[in-house]
Amino acid sequence: MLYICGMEFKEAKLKFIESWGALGGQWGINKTMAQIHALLMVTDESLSMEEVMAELNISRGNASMNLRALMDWGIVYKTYKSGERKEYFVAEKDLNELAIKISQERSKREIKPALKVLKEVSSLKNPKNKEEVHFVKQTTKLYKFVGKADNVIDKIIEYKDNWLSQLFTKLIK
Amino acid sequence: MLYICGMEFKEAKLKFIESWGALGGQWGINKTMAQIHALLMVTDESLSMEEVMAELNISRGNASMNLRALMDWGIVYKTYKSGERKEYFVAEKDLNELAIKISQERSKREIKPALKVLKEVSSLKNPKNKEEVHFVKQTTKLYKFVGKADNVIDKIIEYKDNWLSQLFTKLIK
DNA sequence: AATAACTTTCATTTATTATTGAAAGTTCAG
DNA sequence: CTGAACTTTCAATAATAAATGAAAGTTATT
Repeated sequence: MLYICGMEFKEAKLKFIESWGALGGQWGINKTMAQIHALLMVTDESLSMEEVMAELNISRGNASMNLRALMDWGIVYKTYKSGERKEYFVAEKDLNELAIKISQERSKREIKPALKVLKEVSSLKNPKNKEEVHFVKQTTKLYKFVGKADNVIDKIIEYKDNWLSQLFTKLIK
Repeated sequence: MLYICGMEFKEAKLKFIESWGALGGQWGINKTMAQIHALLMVTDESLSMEEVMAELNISRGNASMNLRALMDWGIVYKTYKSGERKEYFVAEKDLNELAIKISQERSKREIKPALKVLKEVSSLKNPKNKEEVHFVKQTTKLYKFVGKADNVIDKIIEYKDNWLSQLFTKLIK
């Protein structure tokens, strides 16, 4: 009985990690990175690199690089245990915070550069025929649309970063 | 002078197509698919497969498969010119419509299956220690969070699909 | 029913991206 | 300063995903 329960938990955990990894792949996030994140999300304790390697059957280099990437994204943190040299890792577990961090990073890395290009190409001067007029019109629309969407992200971040509203957020929780 | 202007347009168009393609890659959409879409977005006329192949320097098979994929996503349509056998393609150019279609497809293909997994794994019965309790707690939170986000998409679609609100949308435009 | 004008399929090839692991780098205790 | 404990880097390799193109499939016309 106990044995069966144990298996069920391990199965569930594995299933979650694998699905989350697959989902990551479909969203342009490296599979291992998503899996490490998934593992840390459902693990109460912080994990060492060794433990991550063992749980996911990955190499030291892979673990190191993807943990670094997750920290660059600001969704995984290092912790230390007193008297130990080893580094331990924990995931951001607040989902609102997680969503904001991810949006923020994607905005910075992908949307902002795309906006720059859209601005550039849409500012083509003196369109000289129907084809060029349509190009300018369409890229301008796109620039405005993407800009508006991105602005929403900025506004949310701004709101969150404001101490007063943070207090407010805490109060209404 | 005219020559230089022409170059500038071609450059801008190429730049747009390449950037859009790169962006697609980062969001888990095949580069060519994003490029074809970009090309059709900024082209006023509908294009034949031959024309798409020539503009993007891609093979017939590649063009065929990605045009099909874009049609499956509902963001590119076939049109016919009278007296011609050939198929021509146009992109959905309304950006609200485009955003909705993309959200809808991603929800159907990725979020809904992820929800199914989350529901399954979070329903682990009789968690027997701190570790298992945390797993259930965390996956349940995730299930609710993702579910809520997905629901927003559904609501928007529902709203759009309603003929009355469509009329309303048109009236306020 | 034969042909011409197209489009789709899919086994093979090519390009891209992720992973490994051993060597180099870092940090700290003694 | 040295060495042990640990992490990072990166050239080589493996795994995955995308692209090709020729053959098969489809459809309209005569």
